[in-house]
Amino acid sequence: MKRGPQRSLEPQAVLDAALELIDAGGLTMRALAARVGLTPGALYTYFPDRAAIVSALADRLLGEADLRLLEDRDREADARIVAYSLDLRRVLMRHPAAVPAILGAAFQGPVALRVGESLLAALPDARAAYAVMVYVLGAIALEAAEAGEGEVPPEAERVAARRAAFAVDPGEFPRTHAAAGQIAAYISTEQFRWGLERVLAGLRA
Amino acid sequence: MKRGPQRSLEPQAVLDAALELIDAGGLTMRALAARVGLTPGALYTYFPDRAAIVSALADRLLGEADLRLLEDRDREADARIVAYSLDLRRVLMRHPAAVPAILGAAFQGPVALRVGESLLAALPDARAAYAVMVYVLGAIALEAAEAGEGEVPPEAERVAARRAAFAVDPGEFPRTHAAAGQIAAYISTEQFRWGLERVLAGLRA
DNA sequence: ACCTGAACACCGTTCAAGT
DNA sequence: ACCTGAACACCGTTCAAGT
Repeated sequence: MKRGPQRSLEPQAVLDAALELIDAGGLTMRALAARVGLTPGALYTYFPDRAAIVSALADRLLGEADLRLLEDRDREADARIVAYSLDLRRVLMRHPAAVPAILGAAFQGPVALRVGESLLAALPDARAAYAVMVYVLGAIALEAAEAGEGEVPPEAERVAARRAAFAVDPGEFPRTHAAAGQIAAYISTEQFRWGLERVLAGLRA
Repeated sequence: MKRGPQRSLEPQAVLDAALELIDAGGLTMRALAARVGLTPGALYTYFPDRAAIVSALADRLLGEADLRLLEDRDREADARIVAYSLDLRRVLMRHPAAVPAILGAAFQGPVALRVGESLLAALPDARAAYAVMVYVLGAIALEAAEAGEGEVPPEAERVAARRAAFAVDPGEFPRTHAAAGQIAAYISTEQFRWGLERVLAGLRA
């Protein structure tokens, strides 16, 4: 048996609290310490700095999407890519305030490598695989920016709110005005899937 | 003639200084005030808060890309979209540290509306136009995250650095290992253009 | 209206000292 | 090794008072 002082928490418990705080709109070292019952300085025995916490959080969220959807050998490659991307979007849109931090962390953790390897199995042209990553992460980033922090309302509600808020001068922006209904639906699952399928079709051609 | 007290600076001068600070890696109200020769509190007569400065900066940077490239009637629509997107990428990659803030500001300013209207003229299907926006902004966001802050080195140098830094276990990640050379080139202009052309092809099909 | 000086309520990080 | 208490060097924003 080991002796001596022990951590009062697992690093995972610190990350749990960090995710709750980032969702609520303010991840600070002081708030995080208070949440887990420590002094701010004590956090630095768990993680070297705040950026390391954000990186660990990014990898953990990425790991919550179901990778088996991408690896399922019984389905066609593009269908697997679409299914996994939809699941990743579902996971990340539960934590919109964390998305910018995740984009910044640049997906370099251990889980990200596994996802990349599986994506290359489904789409062996590395350039094409990157284009898919760009579309998927770009779409999620734009939606997350729109959602802001806190609880994300149901999709239908968000689209309706966009429709109501979207009013431009028909004289100056005729096409934008005419397309307002479609523009409100940009953040819908249907638009995400349609765009991804079109992107994949272009890359396979 | 108007009388009374006058602003000692134009709001544009404040934004100039703000852009320099964000490029250098730290836009703070205090640093900004010092740069323009004011007290921090005085900035609040120019902009209501820090977020308003970032939004104004986003719209201003968007305005630096040459919209005529998108509107030029003598060229084919897709060629115009590619030319404008390349110019936008060039402008934003001069200020990589500003890109996350710009994504967050969600492109809602007056210039963004004009760009959207012109994009719809070139690509009337609003869903397709949004998919193009997603690809272009997503690609720029991922490249900017990689570049970090400060001066961005020439592209060839950045690709070489990525190639040197990129080493994964060939046993665990065979496809990633085999594609390392291509993965290093993800941030190249050629990859950006190739991906955009494939995306456009898929959307037109 | 514009600006200063000063304050309020915060930050991330470090570090001597304790166990 | 883990943690506290206290400090250091910062933040964004507000506001009475001056011009």
